Formats: sequence, structure tokens, C-alpha cells
Amino acid sequence: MPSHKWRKRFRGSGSRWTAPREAILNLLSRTSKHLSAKEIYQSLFRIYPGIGLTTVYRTLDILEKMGYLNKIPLGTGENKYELITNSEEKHHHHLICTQCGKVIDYTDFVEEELELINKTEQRLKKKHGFKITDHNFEFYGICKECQERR
Amino acid sequence: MPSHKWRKRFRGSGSRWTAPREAILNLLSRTSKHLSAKEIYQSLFRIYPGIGLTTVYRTLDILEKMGYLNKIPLGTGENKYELITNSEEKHHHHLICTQCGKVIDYTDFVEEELELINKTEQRLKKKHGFKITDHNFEFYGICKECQERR
DNA sequence: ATGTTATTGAAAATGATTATCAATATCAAT
DNA sequence: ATTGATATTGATAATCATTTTCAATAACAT
Repeated sequence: MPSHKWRKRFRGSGSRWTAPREAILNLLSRTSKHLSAKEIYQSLFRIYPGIGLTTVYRTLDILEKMGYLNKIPLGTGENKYELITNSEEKHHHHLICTQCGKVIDYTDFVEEELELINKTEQRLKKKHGFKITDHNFEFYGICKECQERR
Repeated sequence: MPSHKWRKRFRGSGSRWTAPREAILNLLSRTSKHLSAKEIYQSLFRIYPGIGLTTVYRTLDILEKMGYLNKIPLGTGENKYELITNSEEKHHHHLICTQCGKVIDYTDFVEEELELINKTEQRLKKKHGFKITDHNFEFYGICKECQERR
């Protein structure tokens, strides 16, 4: 995603295009990882000393309001952020063992699942007026080791 | 859910059954709403002045670790909590607005979804040796009101 | 009843995010 | 290119939910 695309988007929404914002967008565009505000700030600090954490938050806020950013609450009070790519899958399941707390990421989705997710999101959108930006599926159970350890 | 059931559960996990915990469980059992820790605290304060917010958090923590509580991160740093009922109705989606924290329960499952959930659980079981006992789907997005409020 | 130890509530600490504010930078209009 | 209105910046302080600490108390196995 070239910078001038983002510049246009910011200007289009009445916001200005600034050096800190460009740095933040460059970073977000280059990675596909979920980053916290602090991680973004620390990454940028090397190439852009003097940038403020506050500015990171403000830029993320604008991006979210424009609908280009996923905010992923962790439940610890911290959020992770990622640009919404106009393509599909960053979907993943969590398999959580209720005995030992182990968490397994499960990313092998089948076609069928992806389709259903899309359909469901469409339905939720229509019914509740929600603009869905992300989802989180968690399965709870007992892992292999804990089943044997009895 | 009668109190003595909870008493047994707490004692069974090495925890003690105390007056504050009974008050909290009574409240949670009586409601089906998603409550924040502070809301629980404020509700209890009337009938149990002197109860501490800290104790609410600690009790919620135990319940979550025992697997009887859903913790729903709002993205605002705040979490909402609800008891997991052991009946059918436990299957529902959460629609969470990452702007204002609103949570909507979505229970209108379509046949297709239920089927897929079963299939997926089978697959996860086979592949990872997990015995799945529950699941929790959450969708994040921006609600109607927040989309309009610009 | 007693002793061990988990629990309690108040207060302080933490950690992420947000508000404040004076200085600065952007950019539309000249 | 210069100007002027105003959005943005970064440092600092403030908020807000949740955790930690700790001495006093309560639960419960014996």
C-alpha cells in the first residue's frame, strides 16, 4: 500500500497527512503481525526518535474510525492492532485447555468454514447494523496430555 | 443454581466458601446480563455494604479458572462477565463494538452453523487430540450508532 | 475449641489509554 | 511563496480497570 493512497484517505476524511502518520502507516503496512500501541511506538522510535506514544494512539484511533484498522482486545486491558487487508484470512481459532491453560492456534481452515464466516458476518451486519472488523473463535476442552494424566 | 452447588464447587477446588462469594454467586445466578466488575460491586453494595471491589475481582478470577465464567473484553480496557450456564443456550455469539463497548448477544443460529461447529469440533479432536467441551465465538466491529456518530 | 492458612478489604501500585496545553506544522487561499 | 486558520504534535498529567500488598479476620480440618 503506497503512502499516497493513505495520504488521500486521511485528507479525504478531513485529517492532515503528517510525518508521524506516514511513519506509522509505513510500519503497519510492512507487517502482518498484531502489534500493541507500545510495540508500534518502540519500533518507530529507532527510525523516528521523538515520536510520541500519544500520537500513535491518535493515529490508530483515526484509522479505526475510518474502518481500516482492527482493534483486538486481549482481556488484559491491552489491545493489539492490525491493518485490515482487503483480502481474507488472518482468521484463526484458539484451542484452550481448561485443565492446564494451554492455548493452541489453529489456522487450518477449510473452505467451508471461511464461507460460513463471511456469510455470518454479512448476516450480523444486516441484522444489527454492525460493521464487523474481526472475530475470535475459541474452543474449550481438555488437551491430549491432560486427558491421559488422570 | 442453588448456593450449595457452588459451595461444593469452591470447596472441591480447594477454595473456601465465604459470605462475599455467596453474595456474588447469588447475584450472578439471578441475572443473565453481562456485568462489569464495578457493576457487580455496586449491585452488591446495597445488600452487602462493606464488600470490597477487590474481592469481586478475586471471585471472578476463581470462577474463570474453574471454567464457569465468560470474560468478555470490550476493547476499552474494561471486561464484562457472565456465568456459563450448562444448558443449551450457552451457544451464542457476542457482537462487540470496539468503540463504545456495547455487547449484543446473537443467538439466531442457522442450521448450517451448528453443523459446521460440530464438524469443526470433530476435526479439532482428531487433529489435536482435544476433547472439545465448549466454544465461544466473538465478533468485533463498530455498531450502528458509533458509525453514525462522526 | 484450636491452629493453620485462605480470604478479606483498604490502600497503594500498575499499566494501558486519554485529556490538557502550548508550540509547531499543514495546507487552502491568497 | 506567504499567510493565516486550525489540526497536529509530544510531554505531562489524569483516568480507569485491574493487581498487588499487607495486617486483620474468618473458614474449616483436626
